[in-house]
Amino acid sequence: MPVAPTPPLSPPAPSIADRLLAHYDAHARTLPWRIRPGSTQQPDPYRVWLSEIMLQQTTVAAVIPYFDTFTRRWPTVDALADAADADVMAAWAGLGYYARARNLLACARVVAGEQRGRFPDSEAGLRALPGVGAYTAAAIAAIAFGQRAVVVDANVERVVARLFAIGTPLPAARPAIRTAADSITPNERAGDFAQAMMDLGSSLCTPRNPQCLLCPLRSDCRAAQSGDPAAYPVKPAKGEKPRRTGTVWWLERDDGQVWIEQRPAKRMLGGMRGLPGTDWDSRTSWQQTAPPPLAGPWQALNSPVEHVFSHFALTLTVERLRVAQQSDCLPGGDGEWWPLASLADAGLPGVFAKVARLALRENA
DNA sequence: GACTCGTGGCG
DNA sequence: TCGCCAAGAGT
Repeated sequence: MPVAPTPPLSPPAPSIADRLLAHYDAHARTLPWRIRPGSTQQPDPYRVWLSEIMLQQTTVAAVIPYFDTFTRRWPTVDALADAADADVMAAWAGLGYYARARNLLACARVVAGEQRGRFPDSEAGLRALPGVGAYTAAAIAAIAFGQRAVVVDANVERVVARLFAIGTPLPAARPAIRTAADSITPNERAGDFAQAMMDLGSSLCTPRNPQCLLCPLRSDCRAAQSGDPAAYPVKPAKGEKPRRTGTVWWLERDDGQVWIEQRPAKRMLGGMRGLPGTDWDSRTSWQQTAPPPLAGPWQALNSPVEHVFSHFALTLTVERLRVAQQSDCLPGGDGEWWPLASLADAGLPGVFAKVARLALRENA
């Protein structure tokens, strides 16, 4: 029986991952925590972990100086585990979402203690650490340990929703998005693939005005073909931000020190230093909730402080009182006198730093 | 699932 | 100017 000549095999068409990785090899950003794509060098799990925690809901530009400071001051997870809580919290000040800093320390101490300084190399092991959720566990497993993991953050969510034109509104679309992301995740170079997806989402496949003409996945993208890629993913309508009000007490001593309080460990700005004040609420006034730390002729500053948090807007009235160093009265509460000259070292969260700037400006 | 939890940049 | 948004996790 004559055998028909085998037709020459055409090479398989490049997959989505192939095209994306080729684009990444040519265009990857240089970042302090990133190993050059294709390098034989192994990433340091400590630096990958630290960067991923800092990058949660936080832009690359905001993270870079903090990452540099942390890694210079605490080069290893053991060094970080040995640090004093107050030092780490103060170093985190300004970066926001302070529960991350508390969990960062708790995680470092688990790894340094129970794991002898080694991070778990499995997604499940990582997921059990404080502050490490589904996204971060997958990202570390892929980037630091080269394991195949389905890494889905807001960038990937957007890219995948567009590639597959998933029209279900978030968050109901998440299972379908995850399945679709799984279907295009390669077995090799999973870490580079994850970072390539996130780079694509932050540079070309942006929430508004995506640059489809420059996108390596344009020919695969059903949203681009639909003509309105920015319509994906479909987001739920947002409610209005409530407004809250409160009072802050700027208690200044005539030798140039201000009364700073230590906030309780949980809840908003927990574990950070702050200025004394009332609760922030729309219903109550400070007369009912909390007295000032000292009785005296408190005087309101001319302008209030406005600050917008993730889930409410705040208007703070700043009341000022100057007392003599020798004053018999001591403020109540868990706090300390802090020199105005080195107030920047106190590590105040943004809202209190704003109050301090106003109080010092109106001092002049 | 729905809330809570910061901050800075950008269109 | 101002709402939207960012490499989410914990409760």
